[in-house]
Amino acid sequence: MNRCERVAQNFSPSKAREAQEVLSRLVRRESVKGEVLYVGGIDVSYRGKLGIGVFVIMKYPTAEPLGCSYVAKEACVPYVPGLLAFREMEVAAPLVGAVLRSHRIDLLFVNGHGIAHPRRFGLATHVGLVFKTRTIGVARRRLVGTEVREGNRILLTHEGETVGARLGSFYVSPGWGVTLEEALEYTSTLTRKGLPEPLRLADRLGKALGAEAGNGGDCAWLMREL
DNA sequence: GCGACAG
DNA sequence: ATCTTGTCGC
Repeated sequence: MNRCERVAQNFSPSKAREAQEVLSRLVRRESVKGEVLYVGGIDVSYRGKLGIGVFVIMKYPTAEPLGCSYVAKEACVPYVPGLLAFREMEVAAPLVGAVLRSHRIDLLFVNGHGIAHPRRFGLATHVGLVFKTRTIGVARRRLVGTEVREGNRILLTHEGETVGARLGSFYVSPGWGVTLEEALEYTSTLTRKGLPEPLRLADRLGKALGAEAGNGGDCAWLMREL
């Protein structure tokens, strides 16, 4: 049995859920103040067992692309609904940590739910708490909750709590340090077509990089071609 | 037991 | 998410 198989064997969904319940009490729901000039977008795509994490940096609110870096490594933790963060963090955490240490990022868009999660601790919230950075969760599909129309918007309600909202073809939920209102404002401002720009670009770059098979590094060169 | 189920 | 051929529609 190789290292990756051992990691998979060791992964305990029940313990991971317990961890989420403990950590979710530490999440900052109130808004963190501070001007937003630089935003990031993080996305992980897969090619077989290889996970490709991409981090893009953009100017806010123009969505001008400023930088890109990526990592590629075997994804060992299996995907379990509600535990996506444990799978993606294995690939993306080192990348996010490295970029946040060397660049100013005021707000980070994450491909996955924030508090719109069974234990209010989706991927975006997990990333925000670990790195103490404002995050917004954006997901194409719903994990929990029911849609409730309220005026001109569609809210996502779960167990009596408003945990997010639908914006066009995707769902938005607060990750860490932002309110739902702020999340919707920042997200709609950066949305041109489909997903918000930081995630749309990270998504396309990940797929393009998948055909390259590099180990990681700077991808600004490729970014300039898309 | 059955259906739902981010990426 | 990814695998994966042909096929339906604008």
